[in-house]
Amino acid sequence: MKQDFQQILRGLNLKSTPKRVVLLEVLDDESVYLSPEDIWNRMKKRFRRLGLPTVYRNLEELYAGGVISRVIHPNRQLYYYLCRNEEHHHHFICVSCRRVVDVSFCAEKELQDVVREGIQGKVLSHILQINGLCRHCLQKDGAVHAY
Amino acid sequence: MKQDFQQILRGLNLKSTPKRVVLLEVLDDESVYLSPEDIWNRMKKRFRRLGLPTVYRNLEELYAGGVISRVIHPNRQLYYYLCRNEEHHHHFICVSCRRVVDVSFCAEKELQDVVREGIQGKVLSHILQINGLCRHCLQKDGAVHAY
DNA sequence: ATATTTGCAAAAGGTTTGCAAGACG
DNA sequence: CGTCTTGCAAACCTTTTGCAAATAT
Repeated sequence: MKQDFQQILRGLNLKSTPKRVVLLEVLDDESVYLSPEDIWNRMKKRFRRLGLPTVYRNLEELYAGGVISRVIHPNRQLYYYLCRNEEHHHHFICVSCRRVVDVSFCAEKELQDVVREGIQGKVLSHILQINGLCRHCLQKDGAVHAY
Repeated sequence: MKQDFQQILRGLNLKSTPKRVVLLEVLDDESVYLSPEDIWNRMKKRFRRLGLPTVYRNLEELYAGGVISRVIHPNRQLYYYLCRNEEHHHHFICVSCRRVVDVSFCAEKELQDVVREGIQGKVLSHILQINGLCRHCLQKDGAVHAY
């Protein structure tokens, strides 16, 4: 496992430092999106000195390398998540517990058609995100902050 | 037209001030998403004194009232747009000129199915945004910054 | 040995807040 | 008139940057 992370890092031409490995371990331990500060707090339990900029820099590099994905919350914060799924997919996000579930459904073909025919433009990317309540949070009673 | 805006404002229990009306006029004049600062600059041509916080406060109120929509750009900035379309729809956004085109295609039913059957959760909302190049920008030659 | 990575402090940049003065109904 | 709105200045908060010291290969 730590082995895997080292290989991932080398594959991106990044040196395998303890901080980077632990960052990936922290993300691997969670199935919810984490903010950079969440990640920093979890990592600080394992390092006496750790700067928040280090977390940001590494998140950016891993994101650029396609190892992790991120979403922008309406509150303008970025949240990061470790991709376990190699294929193109989208996300269901529980607005209560922030749990993420990969969704393989994708309307890419239809979108291409709409844009080619109606707009006569070109699709570069698309965002599809489902916000809702997961099974677990549906069972707990109501109080969910508005989204 | 100005009449309309005054009615809209009253409908939201907001007083009809010149600043608010002009804010709506500015949005009505554009078919691209505008940043709060874009809006501020356009509005400043018509008022000697105008604070940026006023623009933010009014955008927030109009957004909360459902009169305008907004998107979060990958650069983390918020952009605002005047909804002319009452029905549920999504957006095609040209990443070069920021032009917005309403897209009526929606995979809502499929998403509901996926979530009900696979995740056993509940859909509260969904985001579908197509990023691409509009016909006009496709014709201009290449230099489009990466998205 | 050398290039990369990190910590720290400070800056940046967009957005929000507090409050007194002003405008709407 | 009382309440809502605005301007200004300052605060906020997340993210970025500069640079010297530390670390990986």
